[in-house]
Amino acid sequence: MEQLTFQLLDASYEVIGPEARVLLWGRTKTGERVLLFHRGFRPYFYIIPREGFSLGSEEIEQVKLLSKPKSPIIDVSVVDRKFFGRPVKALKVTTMIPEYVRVYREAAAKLGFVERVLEADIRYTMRYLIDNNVYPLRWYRATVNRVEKGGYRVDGTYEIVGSLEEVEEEEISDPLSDLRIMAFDIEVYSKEGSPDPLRDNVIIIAISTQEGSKAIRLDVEGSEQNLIKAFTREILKEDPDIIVGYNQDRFDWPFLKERSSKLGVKLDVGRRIGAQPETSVYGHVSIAGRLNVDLYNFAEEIPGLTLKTLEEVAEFLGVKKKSERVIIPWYRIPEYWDDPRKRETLIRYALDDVESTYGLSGKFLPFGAQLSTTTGIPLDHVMAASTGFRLEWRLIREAYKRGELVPERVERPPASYTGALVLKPEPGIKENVAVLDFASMYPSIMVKYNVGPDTLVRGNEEVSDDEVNVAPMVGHRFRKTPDGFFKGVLLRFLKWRRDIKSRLKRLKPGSPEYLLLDQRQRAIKVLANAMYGYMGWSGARWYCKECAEAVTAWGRELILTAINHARKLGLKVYYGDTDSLFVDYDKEKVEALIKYVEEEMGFEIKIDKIYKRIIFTGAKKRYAGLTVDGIIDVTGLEAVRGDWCELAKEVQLEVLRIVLIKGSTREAVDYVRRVINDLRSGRIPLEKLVIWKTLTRRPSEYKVDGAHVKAALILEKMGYKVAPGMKIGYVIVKGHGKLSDRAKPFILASPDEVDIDYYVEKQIIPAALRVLQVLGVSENELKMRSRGQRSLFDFM
DNA sequence: GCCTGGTCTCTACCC
DNA sequence: ACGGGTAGAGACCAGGCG
Repeated sequence: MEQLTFQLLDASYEVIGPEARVLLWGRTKTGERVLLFHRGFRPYFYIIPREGFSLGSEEIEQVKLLSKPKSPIIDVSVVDRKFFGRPVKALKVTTMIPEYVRVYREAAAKLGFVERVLEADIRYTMRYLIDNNVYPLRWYRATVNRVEKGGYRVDGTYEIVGSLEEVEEEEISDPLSDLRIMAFDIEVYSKEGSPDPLRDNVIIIAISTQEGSKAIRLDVEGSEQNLIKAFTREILKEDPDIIVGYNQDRFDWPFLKERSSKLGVKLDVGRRIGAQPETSVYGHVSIAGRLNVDLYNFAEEIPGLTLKTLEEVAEFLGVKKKSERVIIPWYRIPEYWDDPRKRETLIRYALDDVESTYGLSGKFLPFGAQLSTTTGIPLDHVMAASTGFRLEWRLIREAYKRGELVPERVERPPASYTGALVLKPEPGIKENVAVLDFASMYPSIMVKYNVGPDTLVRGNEEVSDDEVNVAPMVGHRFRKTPDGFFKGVLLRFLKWRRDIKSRLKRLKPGSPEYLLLDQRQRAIKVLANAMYGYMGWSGARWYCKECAEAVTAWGRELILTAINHARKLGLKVYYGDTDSLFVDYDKEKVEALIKYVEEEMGFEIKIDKIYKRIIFTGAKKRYAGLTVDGIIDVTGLEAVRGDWCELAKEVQLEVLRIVLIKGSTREAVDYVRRVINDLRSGRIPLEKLVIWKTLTRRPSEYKVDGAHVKAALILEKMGYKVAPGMKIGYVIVKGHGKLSDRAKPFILASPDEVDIDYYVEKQIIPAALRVLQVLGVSENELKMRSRGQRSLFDFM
């Protein structure tokens, strides 16, 4: 027996003979990669009896009778738990093999005394992690015996024979330090249409590690079999803990898998010998003993960046400048490969891509690691999981700690309810405007009024008025005591975050420890802020429409009360959305308003921003302001939308700059006229005219075919695969008929066929006018030529 | 058959 | 595969007109 200290990287399980054993993949402080087997943890689930049935020996016998020899029911016992806050007696049914939980769940549900079956849908590995309070990427000390088990690519295999305890964080340590990370990216030769693994070759596999990057090439390796074997060798040699890529779950791995099986080579890259990458139902690819992380999942969450290509994201995050690298559009890869003079450029492109990917891992993994250690979901899955599931796994852990049973996942139709309040602003320019924000409005409401599925008074239950908080407008009631599950969880999140923030105060901003803790408090904030939306999500285990509805009702009441008080103070309110108020920046009155909200209403509110000048278009959610720091903030307007061409967005931003900084309408009008003139004279590159729109379904599934759908259909006909989620770039070309029939994928279009009139009338002018009409400028004024551009025709 | 206005569909945004 | 509120463009369609 010995003590082994290790960091948990991933967990999985195997069934050996009659039982399952958990596999904990880890690494030690001295850099060994280890595998710990833990036997004896048994899968189980709960049975809740119908009303009027007590749980006695008869019921237990009925359950025991379901037992099958392959995985017998080894225990049925009566336990005390809570369900939606109420004490319940439940039967805990334990078996041997995880797959049998499903078998017994179905059989048990048919028994007469059974009301419902719970927690049968929590997978075995997660069950183990939850019950043992074990989190990925944290450090543990286990009592183990060294065992000799072949078949795994690790430095040591152990059997856990005693305790397994978390090693408390003495100093703040980076969970990613000394982990080996490898990025990879493949290039495929596809002359016509999208790459097809049955037809097309992999020509380059680029890899990148801390040591640098290299390209494995088909021309050097001689055959594709050798290429893939060389790649496999590289992985086994570097032995990465984390493999990162950009969209590799949907492209690189599936392609390599199919290609390998066609070529008869093994893609044996995991830490279990013979294990190939496996695609799960959600499309995530798992590799035994390694964390395969698709960074595209994280890139998708970046706001303010519409085109999420690797190049754009790397540029945006300062990982690699577009100007300092090679960019080859995917449809020109064959051309670069075939031309011996261009081939090295293609190699450089592949290396630039894989280096960008490696660089992105530095940007995304630290936050991902914190999400993993806070939610308990392994890193590879947490990156791919939606916000709702990230929160839900944390809630499941919280429920376990409180003896609360986890509600089953049931399919319900979505049900909508009234949300937030948005004021309609008057069009016009205002000076010195302060934006006040309620701090964490929805979580605060939930805490203050004890909102949650277990505190909600359902139906016509008799509860006296002073025992409940009653939501305005909708009338839903919530017990004031005791603290509900959601309030408890929120308070825990808030305290957790407060503690981190006070630790942060003692650290040097910018130091590794600071950045680490900052990521952790961000991860917790994400969870806290997701609680409201989670309650309104019909797929949630703890779904509670009334709760969500009550929260928004209280929110509307809050902002209305604040507006009324502002007006009472003589403070002009220009605009407001959900939890924000745009008011005249009269220091004393603003301070009085803040004091009122905090002291009389009991909510925190703060000045978020001050605009020197702000322009409201008259529409909700569409305005732009110049902050006191000289920054132009654009909200909702075309300039920040991804579905307008670059030129239109650029024009609008420049118009805003001229109007807000220089205050000159005249100059802005002249500027727009000049751009229109440039466009008509062919001085604008085609790329600035491309319109990008996301395909949200397969082209055939649309009721109404928009331009991007028609463009996608053209691509499809040419053999390109188009799939939901893809952005389609198109331009409008000259011709007759519906606009959508004049959409052409930009990769097929040439500058001379572009319909300039469309861009003038439907892109540049509307974008510019959105701002300028506020200042009284008409469409015709924009269409007139500016001074110095008039020709004889203007006078005729 | 063509024009017009109202409605529906679609996308992307805000908070 | 977390919520509702919103703007705006273009497709679609019914009804009026001649």
